[in-house]
Amino acid sequence: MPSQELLEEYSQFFRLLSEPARLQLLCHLKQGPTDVASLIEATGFSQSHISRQLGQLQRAGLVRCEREGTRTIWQADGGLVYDLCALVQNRLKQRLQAQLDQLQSA
Amino acid sequence: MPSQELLEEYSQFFRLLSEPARLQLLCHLKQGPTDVASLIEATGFSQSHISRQLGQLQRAGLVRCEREGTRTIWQADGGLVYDLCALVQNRLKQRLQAQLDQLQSA
DNA sequence: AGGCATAATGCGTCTATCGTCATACAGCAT
DNA sequence: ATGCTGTATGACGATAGACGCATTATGCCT
Repeated sequence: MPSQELLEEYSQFFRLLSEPARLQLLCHLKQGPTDVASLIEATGFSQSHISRQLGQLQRAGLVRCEREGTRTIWQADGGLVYDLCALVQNRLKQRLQAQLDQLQSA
Repeated sequence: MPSQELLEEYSQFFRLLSEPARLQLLCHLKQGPTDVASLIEATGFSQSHISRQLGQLQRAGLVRCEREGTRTIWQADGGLVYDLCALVQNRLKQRLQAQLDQLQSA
């Protein structure tokens, strides 16, 4: 039985991934290092919003950035998120397949 | 690049795990099938709260229940959550270890 | 049927977080 | 120094969701 604090840590981490906006940013960054202007362009979010979300992801160690003059280039840090998403995707597929099978046999 | 809808699905799933209360329930259920009274006893949450959280988990297919008269016995359905938690735990360990190393070398 | 257990749901409150606007900050030009 | 560009942050309204209380529904008993 994990401690209360550990559960808190887990939940905080999962909370980071519970926002489509952040997942979307992570997906874009998976393509390679990107500057903020491109992220704004790609997502349609406001500059301040993106800055905040990237800040959260950075504090969690999921992304990191390097300054290039006034620009900031962001990139994903580690592939854990994609592994997690892959697992969840598998689950989704299984569930949908199961529903499908049930319809077939009915 | 995953579609908007898929990202939405992912985030909804992760949101389920973003609440310590639900993780706690899942952990208790991992020990084996349990009735609601025990969950109330173990967590201190109100009956209505537990009922709602279990409902959410059930709709996501993470738990299932069987009626025994008026009682309801709940159990975890699949080990995905524990796999996910294990991955996150690994990550936590690595991050802490890295911080430790940095302190050592300083 | 009525009474007694347990589980589910309507409703209200409260807190947290999203997302925007406006503003402040940092670094590069001339 | 003064613009100019790009980024971070304070303030705020809006919304979502946790959590409890009170109530209702459901199933067992005699």
